[in-house]
Amino acid sequence: MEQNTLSSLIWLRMARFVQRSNQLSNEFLERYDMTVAQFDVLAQIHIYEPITQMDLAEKLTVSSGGISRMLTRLEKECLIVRKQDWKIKYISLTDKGRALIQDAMPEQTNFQSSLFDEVLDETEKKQLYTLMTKIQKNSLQKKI
Amino acid sequence: MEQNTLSSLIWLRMARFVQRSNQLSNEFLERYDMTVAQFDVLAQIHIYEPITQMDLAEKLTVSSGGISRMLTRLEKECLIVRKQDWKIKYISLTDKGRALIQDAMPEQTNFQSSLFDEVLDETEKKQLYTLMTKIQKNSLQKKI
DNA sequence: TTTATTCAATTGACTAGTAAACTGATGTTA
DNA sequence: TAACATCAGTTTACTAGTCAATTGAATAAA
Repeated sequence: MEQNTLSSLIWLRMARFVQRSNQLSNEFLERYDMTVAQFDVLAQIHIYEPITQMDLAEKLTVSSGGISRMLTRLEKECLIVRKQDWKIKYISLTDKGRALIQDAMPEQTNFQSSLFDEVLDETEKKQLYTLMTKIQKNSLQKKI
Repeated sequence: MEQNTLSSLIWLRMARFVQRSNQLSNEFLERYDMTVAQFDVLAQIHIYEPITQMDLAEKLTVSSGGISRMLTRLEKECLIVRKQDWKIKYISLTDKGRALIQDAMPEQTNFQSSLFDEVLDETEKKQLYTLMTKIQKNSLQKKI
């Protein structure tokens, strides 16, 4: 018992950090009347629009059911539109959605960055980015 | 726009990695008829029992409402007990809960570790642990 | 031309979290 | 002793995700 390998300690710290940073982001984004999940979706659409629901789900590491629900919410608030072409729906931002994300993006990016900038120097951040790239890529191709 | 600072790229990779690793853990833990959230709670109780709900919530970075629900579920499945003393409830594992977590722990820890062990060497893991410790500590004391 | 197949998207039933309002024992004060 | 304050825990109403079953448009086959 007490299998406190270095790896499992890293896992725990990372899981708690992400959870905590999502709580903080949600609190921060209240001023834009948005959650961090909604911000994340709008930001991806902003980069890749027009994009299919399937592709969006994959970029967000979310199921097709999950993306469907989320887009229904965002559509109801007139932040995005779904245009059906053949049997695929293409997602784009509305003017309102584009204005919102362009407004929120710099501040939210700043906030996210502060979580790292406050405690890491430039070299450490490069190190961390390299390490994260390796483990994230590995996790995407891993199967049970 | 396109504020792709190094820090915000790290944030994105970390968020996606944690999400993906939770999906994989849930799939893995199906064999024990458990979710990764339940595993996490049982593992913390195993280390700290007897522990109050408040303390448990803090260790798991979860709200008091969240821990209340989760413990109700685990109690219904006879994995934990709550003993009221004064106005505080102390949580402990039942024999069934202890058996389950002791059974699942080595395999789950192994699985978690493989996410890092497969792509990082010992030095890189030490680096990553040091960096994660810094940023997690910072996130816990950060306020909006 | 009708039937079957495919596959993106949706829906139903679930877990897991949040904030905010409420409950209920235990102390404190008038 | 009766009213009030405190504070852990619970509950309500919500967001956000999962899997599995279903829907529906387009294409292929009989």
